[in-house]
Amino acid sequence: MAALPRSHTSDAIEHLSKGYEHLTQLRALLLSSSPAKTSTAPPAIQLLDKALHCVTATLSELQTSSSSHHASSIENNMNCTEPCKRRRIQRWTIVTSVPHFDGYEWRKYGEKNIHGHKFPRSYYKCTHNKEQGCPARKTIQQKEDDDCNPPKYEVIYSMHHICKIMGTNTHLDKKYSSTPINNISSTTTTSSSYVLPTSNCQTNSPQPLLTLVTEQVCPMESMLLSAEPQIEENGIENFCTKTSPSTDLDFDSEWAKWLLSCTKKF
DNA sequence: TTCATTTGACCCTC
DNA sequence: GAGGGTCAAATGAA
Repeated sequence: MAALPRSHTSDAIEHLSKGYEHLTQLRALLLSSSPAKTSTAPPAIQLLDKALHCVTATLSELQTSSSSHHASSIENNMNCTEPCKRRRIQRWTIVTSVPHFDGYEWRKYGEKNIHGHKFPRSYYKCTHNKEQGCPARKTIQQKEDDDCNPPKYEVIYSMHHICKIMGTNTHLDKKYSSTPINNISSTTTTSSSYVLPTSNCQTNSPQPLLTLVTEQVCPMESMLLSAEPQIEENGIENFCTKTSPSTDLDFDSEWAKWLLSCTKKF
């Protein structure tokens, strides 16, 4: 990847990270909304997974390159974190107020107090780690500069999911269905507590189903936002089958253009 | 009884 | 040697 000026790179990382956060939240919403009990993931989820893969690959690349050039200079909330130096595996970091709402199943396997941090760091691995050998992991660290509510969490993801959605949304039903879409609860560091996506540091006013706060409009997001009335009328499954891009090539091409425009802008 | 979480010990990297 | 990451037995909840 061509080198960008440092400040531009950090801006690009920050915007990509926001995009990643919105995509994961959209994925969770789609999963919890989909009534399908099929053996394969809905087309929209498959496309979102591809989009997430593109974004995380870019994020990882940008964070790695920026840290290698100026390891200690980038003090924004997307800098390459300590584990990145320890092991040369693909990692990317986002900061979010909803660290658990990313559409995947996680099992907590550890918690540690980290030197110099007020809050403990929690360690999670994919629930399908054993049966499907999925290597995906993440750590969640509550940030200390909490001058707003809800609190912010730094989430470090490592390795991509290779687990397959087995056509049941049981876990999401259990976890999210008990919480009304507009009911924003307090956030804790345990995986048993979830909050739904909302804009940062804003009031707890009701949010529409597909309200995703963003400054940079991506292809999939604009498509879904414009189609929200259709989704509510016809159901998410009909929307997915009717509006998915016709080919993988089309979708990858759109995402490549979007990512490129993000990078060029900075 | 099963499964997820907690927690302390151990291992690995720097 | 210090500190972060992982393992696995103990514990608790459903």
